[in-house]
Amino acid sequence: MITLQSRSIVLDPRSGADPCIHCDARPLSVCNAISDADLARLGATAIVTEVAAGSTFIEEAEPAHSFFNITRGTAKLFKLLPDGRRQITGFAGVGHFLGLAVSDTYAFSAEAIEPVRFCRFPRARLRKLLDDFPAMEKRLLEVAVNELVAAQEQMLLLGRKTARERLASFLVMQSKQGVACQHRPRMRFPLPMTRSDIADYLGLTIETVSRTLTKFRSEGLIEIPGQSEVLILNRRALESLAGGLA
Amino acid sequence: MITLQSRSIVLDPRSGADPCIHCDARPLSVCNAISDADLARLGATAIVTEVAAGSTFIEEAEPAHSFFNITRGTAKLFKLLPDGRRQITGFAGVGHFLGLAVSDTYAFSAEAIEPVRFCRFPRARLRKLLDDFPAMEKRLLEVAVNELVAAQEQMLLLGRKTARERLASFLVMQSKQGVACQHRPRMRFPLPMTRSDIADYLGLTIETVSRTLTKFRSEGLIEIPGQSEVLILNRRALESLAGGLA
DNA sequence: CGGTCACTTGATCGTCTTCAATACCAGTGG
DNA sequence: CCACTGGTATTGAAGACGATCAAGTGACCG
Repeated sequence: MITLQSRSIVLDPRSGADPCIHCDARPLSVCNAISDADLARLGATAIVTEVAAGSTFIEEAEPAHSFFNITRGTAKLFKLLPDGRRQITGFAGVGHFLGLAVSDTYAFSAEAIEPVRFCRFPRARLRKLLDDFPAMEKRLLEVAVNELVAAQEQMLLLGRKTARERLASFLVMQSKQGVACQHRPRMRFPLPMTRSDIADYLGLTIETVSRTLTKFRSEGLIEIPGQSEVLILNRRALESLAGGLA
Repeated sequence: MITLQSRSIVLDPRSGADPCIHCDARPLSVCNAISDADLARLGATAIVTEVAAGSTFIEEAEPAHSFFNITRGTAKLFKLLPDGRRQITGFAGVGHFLGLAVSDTYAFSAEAIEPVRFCRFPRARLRKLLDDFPAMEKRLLEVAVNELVAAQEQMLLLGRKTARERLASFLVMQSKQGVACQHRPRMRFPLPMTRSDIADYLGLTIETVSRTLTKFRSEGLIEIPGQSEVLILNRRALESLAGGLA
């Protein structure tokens, strides 16, 4: 059974058995803090939903009724100024947990950049779930701290790095995206976001992003087979640029 | 008894009764998650230390052996690039909890900008303490989420706001510093940090900070009685500037 | 006093932005 | 098959904001 709800599709969990036990995202997400035995309860709390690319499923300043756990696709998280200036604070991929809010409103908006599927947890019910599974709360703290560290790194980038350094940092970061720790970073990888998204993430303009990438190509640092794909040719150079050397 | 240890002074808890029960910082910190009865154990875990202004008591990339809870003074938290460029990621005042780290090393450095007193908790012992007091862990998650929200706001500032907007945001923020929620923000308040610190916090240079403050003064938005004191004359104008309007 | 340090102010410079034109690419329908 | 369209990316020229370089002021302190 499939239900249409505004522009999003809610997938009925009854269509399968416990939806969590075979979830692709579990090993990457907070849900792996819960044992197989207890997983059914988690599954009962989750509302699995799928939204199209371009759909905004979290709106800044709206009441924060739910938490989200992304199980497929990528979303961009951003804040806006009244005149439309936008800062993308991060990209949320598979396993990413969204919606941690202090006050009762979301601190940012989230928009799918590809088709996105997520588990939605009503706030109150997750609250109760966390009380019963302290391991999950511990995991959540870990996640929050991780994000905090990433945010500080991004502040360094936005406040003190040059355009070249920002792009280099971004490429190095993307090459490691979704790659398990022990694996080597990929040399060839997709960029699911547009130039405009990259610009708003790095605090630059589309033109500067485009020019800088072109420059990297002409310097033999990267290759750009398709507009949303990158091949790194000289990783060492990119990494030292990203780190602020030269 | 007072012990000298490198450039820091360790205050012996035995000098008083339980040091936590009368701690000025408690109502502002994570420690208020613990009941009076259990407070003694917290006190036994804490090592109260005092450091002078200018002393760096957390060094980025060093092994993260301890957590810190500031009970007096203010510290700046920052990251450096190899060539010395610096980004201050925040100022930590009374009640602020420091040292949450994912990996086993600190993600930033911390330097006292005034004499600072803090409680230091050895990592392993706090770990155990948290297992026994889940309320404190919950509180820690809250704190982390709060910081995350602040960090995202700062990314917006660093990535998309003009120098004027950054300074206005900074002044508005400082006017609310350490003021309880229901109280009105102060119109007159101190700036414990130097222009250089402000610059490194806002991603600007000292000169731009100085010029912009002078401009605000000439526009009748603020007054600067002493170099580390500010008086807000036109809060509305500052706030709308901070929000990106005009 | 001379010295240091933090801040202010002025003049010039450069990086990135802005404005504008062009190229590219996928999808659609004649 | 090809022209048309809308969105996205690239490239060029001019401009602005903030950085850099440099000099001057004021406070504090030995």
